[in-house]
Amino acid sequence: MVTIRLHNSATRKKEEFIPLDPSIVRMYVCGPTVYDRAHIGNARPVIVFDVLYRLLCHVYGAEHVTYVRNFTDVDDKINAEALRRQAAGAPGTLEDLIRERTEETIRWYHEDMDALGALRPNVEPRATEFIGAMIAMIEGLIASGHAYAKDGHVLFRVRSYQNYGALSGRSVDDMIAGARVEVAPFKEDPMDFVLWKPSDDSLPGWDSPWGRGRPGWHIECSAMSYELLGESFDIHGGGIDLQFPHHENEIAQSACAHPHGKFARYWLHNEMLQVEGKKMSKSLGNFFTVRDLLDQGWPGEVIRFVYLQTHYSKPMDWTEEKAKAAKATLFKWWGEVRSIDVADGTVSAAVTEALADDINTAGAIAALHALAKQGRWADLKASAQLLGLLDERMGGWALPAITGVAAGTLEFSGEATAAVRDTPASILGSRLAEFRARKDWSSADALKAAIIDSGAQVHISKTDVQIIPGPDFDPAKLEALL
RNA sequence: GGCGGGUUGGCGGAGAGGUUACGCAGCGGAUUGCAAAUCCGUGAAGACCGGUUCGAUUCCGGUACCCGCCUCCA
Repeated sequence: MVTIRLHNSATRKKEEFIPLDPSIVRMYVCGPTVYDRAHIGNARPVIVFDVLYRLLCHVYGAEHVTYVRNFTDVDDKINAEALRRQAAGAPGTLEDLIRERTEETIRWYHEDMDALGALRPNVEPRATEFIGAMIAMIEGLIASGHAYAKDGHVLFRVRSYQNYGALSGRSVDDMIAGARVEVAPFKEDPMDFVLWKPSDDSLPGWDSPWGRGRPGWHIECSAMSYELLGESFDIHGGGIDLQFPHHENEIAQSACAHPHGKFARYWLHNEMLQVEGKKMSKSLGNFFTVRDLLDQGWPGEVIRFVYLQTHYSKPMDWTEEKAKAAKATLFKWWGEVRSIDVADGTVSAAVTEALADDINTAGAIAALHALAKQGRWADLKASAQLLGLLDERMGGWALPAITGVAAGTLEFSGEATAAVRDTPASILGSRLAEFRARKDWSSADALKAAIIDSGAQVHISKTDVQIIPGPDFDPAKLEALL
């Protein structure tokens, strides 16, 4: 069996991955707050942990892996959006509007992440479905002295958990010294964080022992991972920005609520994404959603490839230049593997080993290049699919450009069949061949340049002329030359 | 201010204490009327300053710069 090694944020070391129970490998990843379209930064953990999920399935068997990723559908940003819609005259109760908004956003999220080739997790729990579990956990924390109720709030007593700060390498005292936060009057200690907060009539709320209210942000992941994966599970993933305070608080809650459990054993954090070398932000005008990129014509597979070129532990820069290069590479590979049956190939050990070495996707891609260089197309296809690439379900973008020009072969010197003789490519190819035969070089060059301008490649050999669409082929431009 | 991460050739981007990463671009050659196609080959690196070592881009320390978190944020 392949040995998987993962960099564990909790120990700051690369460790051999040994599941608690190899018959059920369990992974939890923090999912989105569903208030708006996912931006391209949100896509990074999705893609990173999708590759890890695929690797785990490959190694342990898909039926032996449980991957949970939550939807946070209780949040003030969601409430704010619903209130905005209500104020704008949208019909229905606030609850209806919230439900509408979260349903819509989840649908978008699925569409967009599907387009990036991310497999759906086995379970996608919604926070609102686990309110009871959260309340039960909070009650337990109060009973054991790790939490206290005050003014309709329930707070976690950070000082009651000795290891607080271990994950993110902080000490409570240092944080207080450097804190820039105003301390709420209901807190015993400035670092205490909210488990439950009161809701007024204008906000969604649930009945609880502390009055009508709603959960704090961190408790949902502790409650849902416990309900779905148990008090000890294998991998917990998310963006590095969640390391503190979110994951730190999750650990504190879970460790105190289930003192016999280990909670998550391997913590993985992906680094952030930048755009053209700068932090993505609305004010810089470099803020994109995944949908924006898809609508701009970037195939999901190309976006995915760009992400996989950078190791998850390093900051990744989204640039158009990278996307262009990725598109060209994939297009080239598609041209070779399109008609190949993936069942004829085997996943290259070099690819598996790269992925098993802390999800080294860039290394895996290098191994794919090696397969391509050796012309091992079936192996390339099989190996690439472990990365979620060169899969027919994503490859549509590379196909229409070819089939849109000619349904069959694009070669036409010698004996073109009637079926291909009349395609734009064959007509133009024949014309070019004629110019060449006549040694009318200026006409030939002009035609060739025009064909190339349409995004096609012109292959001239001794025996024939071929016009082959390239990654940016525009059929309309080619047809305009007729 | 506190904590964490990064800095590799023209660009992107890995691994490994000592032997070619890889891709794109470039350059040279083959082929070609020509080449943007195809094939073959090839130069080029590791922020800066110290230390450890027979030997460091790879380990350790410091400096500079960049990024993130500490406040909703993947």
